[in-house]
Amino acid sequence: MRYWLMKSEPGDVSIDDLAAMPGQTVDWYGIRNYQARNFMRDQMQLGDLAFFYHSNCDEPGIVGIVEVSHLAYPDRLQFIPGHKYFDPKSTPENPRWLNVDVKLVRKTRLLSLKALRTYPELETMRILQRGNRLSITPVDPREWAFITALLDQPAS
DNA sequence: GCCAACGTTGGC
DNA sequence: GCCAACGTTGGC
Repeated sequence: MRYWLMKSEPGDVSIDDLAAMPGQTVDWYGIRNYQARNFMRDQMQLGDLAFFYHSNCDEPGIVGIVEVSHLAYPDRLQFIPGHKYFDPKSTPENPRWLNVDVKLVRKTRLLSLKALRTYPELETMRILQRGNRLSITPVDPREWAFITALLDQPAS
C-alpha cells in the first residue's frame, strides 16, 4: 500500500467533475511521461490512496483524496488519430501509455500549495521541490499522515 | 503571458 | 552516446 499525489488541471478534470462521474471514478488518461507511467505500471496497487491536486489554476493545491480502483491498462486515447493524446508510435499490441482508474474517496477543503509550503514537516515533499513537474509523485507515509491531519482541521 | 526547469528529439 | 534545440509544465 502506497501513497501518491496526482495532479489534474481543474479545467480538464476537477474534483467536482470527478464527484459527478458515474461511480465517481475516472480513468487517469493522458499521462505521457515515462516516470509517471512507470509509477502507475509498476507500483500502483488497488486501494492505494492519492491526494487529488489541482494544478495550473488560480489556487493550486490538494482538494481531495482518491483511491486506485483499477490497475494500469492501455490508455485508449493514444490510439485515436488526431486526438491530443494520440501517439503514432504506439500500437495495441505494444501500447506505450497506460492509465489506472481512480475513485473518489472524499473531497477535502483546499490545502493550497502556498499553505503546504509553510510546514517544515513537508519540505522534502516532491511536489514542493524546485522545478518539479512530475504529475504523479509518491508521498511518504509520514507526509501522508501529516497532511491528512491538516485536512481534518479547519483552515487557519 | 512569462519563464525556469526539465524531458524529449534528432543530427552528428 | 552527446548535446543543442525544442516542447511542456505549471507557479507566479
